Amino acid sequence: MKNDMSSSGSLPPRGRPRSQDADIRILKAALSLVERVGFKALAMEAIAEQAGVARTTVYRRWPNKATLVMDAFLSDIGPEIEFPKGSSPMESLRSQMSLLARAFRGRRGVLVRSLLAEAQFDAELKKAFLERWILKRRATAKLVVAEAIVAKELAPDTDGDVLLDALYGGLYYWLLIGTTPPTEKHVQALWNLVTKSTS
Amino acid sequence: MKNDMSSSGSLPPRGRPRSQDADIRILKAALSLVERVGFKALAMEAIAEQAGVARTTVYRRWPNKATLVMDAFLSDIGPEIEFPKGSSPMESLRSQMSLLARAFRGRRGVLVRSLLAEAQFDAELKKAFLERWILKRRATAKLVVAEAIVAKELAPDTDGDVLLDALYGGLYYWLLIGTTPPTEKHVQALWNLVTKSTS
Amino acid sequence: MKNDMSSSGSLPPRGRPRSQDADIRILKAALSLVERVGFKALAMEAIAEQAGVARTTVYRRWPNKATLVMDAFLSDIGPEIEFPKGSSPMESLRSQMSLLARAFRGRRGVLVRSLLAEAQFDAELKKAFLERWILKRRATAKLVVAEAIVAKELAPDTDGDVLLDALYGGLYYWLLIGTTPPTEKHVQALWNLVTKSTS
Amino acid sequence: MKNDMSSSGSLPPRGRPRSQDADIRILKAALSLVERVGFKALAMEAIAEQAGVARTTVYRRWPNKATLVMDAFLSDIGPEIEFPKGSSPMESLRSQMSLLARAFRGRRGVLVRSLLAEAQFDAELKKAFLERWILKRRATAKLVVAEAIVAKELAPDTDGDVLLDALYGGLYYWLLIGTTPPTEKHVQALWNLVTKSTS
DNA sequence: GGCTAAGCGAGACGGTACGTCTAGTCTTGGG
DNA sequence: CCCAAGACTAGACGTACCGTCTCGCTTAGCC
Repeated sequence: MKNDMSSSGSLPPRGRPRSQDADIRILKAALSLVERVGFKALAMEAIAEQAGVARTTVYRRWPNKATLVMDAFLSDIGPEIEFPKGSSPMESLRSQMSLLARAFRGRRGVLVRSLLAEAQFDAELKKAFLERWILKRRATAKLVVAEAIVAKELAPDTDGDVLLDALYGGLYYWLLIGTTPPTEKHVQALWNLVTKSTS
Repeated sequence: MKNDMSSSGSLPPRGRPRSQDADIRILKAALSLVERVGFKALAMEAIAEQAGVARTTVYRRWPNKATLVMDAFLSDIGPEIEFPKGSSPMESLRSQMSLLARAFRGRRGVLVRSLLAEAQFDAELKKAFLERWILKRRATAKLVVAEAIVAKELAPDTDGDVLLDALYGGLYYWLLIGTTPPTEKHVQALWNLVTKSTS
Repeated sequence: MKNDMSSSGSLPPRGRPRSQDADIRILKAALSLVERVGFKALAMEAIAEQAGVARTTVYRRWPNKATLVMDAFLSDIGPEIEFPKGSSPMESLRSQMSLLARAFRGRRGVLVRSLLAEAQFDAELKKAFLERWILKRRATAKLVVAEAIVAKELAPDTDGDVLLDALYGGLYYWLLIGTTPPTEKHVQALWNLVTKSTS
Repeated sequence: MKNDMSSSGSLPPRGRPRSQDADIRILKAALSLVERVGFKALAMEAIAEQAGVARTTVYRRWPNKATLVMDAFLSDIGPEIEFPKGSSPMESLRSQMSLLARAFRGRRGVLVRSLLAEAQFDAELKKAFLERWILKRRATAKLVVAEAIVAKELAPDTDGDVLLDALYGGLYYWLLIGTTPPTEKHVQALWNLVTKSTS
């Protein structure tokens, strides 16, 4: 998460305002570089240079590489992984998983893997990753599960969290450990196995 | 995997033999340090020093930090996560998951997380992690699943890989993302959900 | 020398006038800081802060650290090093050297040393130091020397510049190189040696 | 003064020995750069680059810019400022002053000025400058003065230190403050003035 | 009272050098 | 051929100042 010195909701901004343009250019540079050279080889220097910005400007806004890439990732990934308004709750859930898997297959896969990996070494980043990425989606997912129960698509005693752990856990497991990205077929098989019982 | 320059099984060793003691001391040092300061802050220099060994001696045996820690990890984790000869195949599977979760709760959790994380940035390590850790266990697990099918504990069309992805995927997911290590209760809930259908 | 944008003596001042108070506060801050931390570690930022003034306000008035400290020094050192109206020209000269040495022993020593040192790296400062400090005093000194010649205290062919170089050169030499500040005794010995011949 | 870890006079050297060649290349680079760009603009980075050496190698041997340049200076200045075996002690002294003035007129002038200036901000450098440059020469100079007294060229009560302060002080004064380097004529005049009396 | 101009506090900005750190390699002497 | 020691190249790191700039606001003289 970006440095944001503004003490909540009050006093007018003082001093020269930060260039919004720089923000965008830095995020773009970070994104393109992390995709090209990977997270490890990504140097702050290189980001600054590509963004046409002084190194200090980057450090003024983000305390480290990880949070910068995190922001870049979130600013990049858009509504393509939203829960589609499907015919039924379960259908919506299933197709969101497919969308996520598709995103993982693309350049976003590298980003998620990098961030999740880096988060293992950085408590703050882990928190950010959890709250800003995982939990945000899970909140919606649990609503969908609740709807599914109401619609009798799921057994009334279904534990949403556990169900989602099995489904998404399997997906992330593949992302991190598999030799190939998760295909649509994988998602299908996983979905079938896990939901067979709960219907 | 350790460097082993000896061309397979032929000519007798020349020159001074490598100190076996050094190996042990290096692995121990690596282990204790990675637990103390974490993988990122772990410096080869520090390992060598704590092992009372020159840096070159470490590099002569392991090409880099990751494979060294990998070896240290594997040398440390013993039969405590073997599949127990239980009353039934499914029972054996279930209790192995519990053992694994327990290991994750201890200091081994940090190691697995570190290695899996680092593997995202290092193709060779990823391969090593997959082959020497994940697949080794999965091979056995799939045999157990096959036995379970024979014993009619599982439906005959059960796909072992998918089943194990759901089970272990859920577990690793928790390890990496959860704010607390996976408890026995989690394992139970996950097991129940996933196996309810397949019986 | 301070920035003074006002084109000589004409058009009335426009806009908000500069705070005179700020000037004083800045000079004071510079003085106290340079004595505390030395010239090298003296940051414009710190001066501004201690003066309770924005950094731009400092830069609006002085182009750089050196000239600011130069002004601070000159504003600080007062009539205590003026040529005393003594009983005779030579006596006046001698006692002024003593006064200067005494000033060098105090906090002014650090300032002169810093400025003279910095001047070696900065042509403009060197010029300023020469004109505003050295030559100002030397002009008077040469008049005194002339009087001394008239009074037959000095040989008629005495070269004032060379005489003063020997006297003040010896003093500055001590200031810069000596391990202790120049004592009254030093000044005496130097004076005696140099003037013995010229009488 | 260079870093020299060797504990006095014992144990054989361990580890890879430092490249003597690097020493030479670094000193040469420092010298040529300081003459080209001046002390202030002289960057360690640039020295390392020009010497074809890693930056760490420079820092391993010299703790900072000043001591490095000090060593470069001393390694550069050779016997050209030795006291010449002249016809008489006073003659020897006089001509050494001329030699020194000549050196000051050349590229060495910049170096001495830079070092003496920097020494005002750095106690260690000041000590080094004093001991390794000033005092070394003064020791010899005082011997010469003593000889001169024996030879009745100087009054028997002459204080060598004060005499040398007046002579060399005047010279350094010119070097630091003058707008032109000290000419032979200056040296002559100074010499005549100071020594007229003491004969 | 509104207009113009400059001062002012605050802080962003481009830039540059710093000195440190770690990785992984190389070069000694000695076993 | 191993080992300890430590020099070496390479390169990123995060920090510290510098001197400039860009805001919104204030303080003056002038029409």
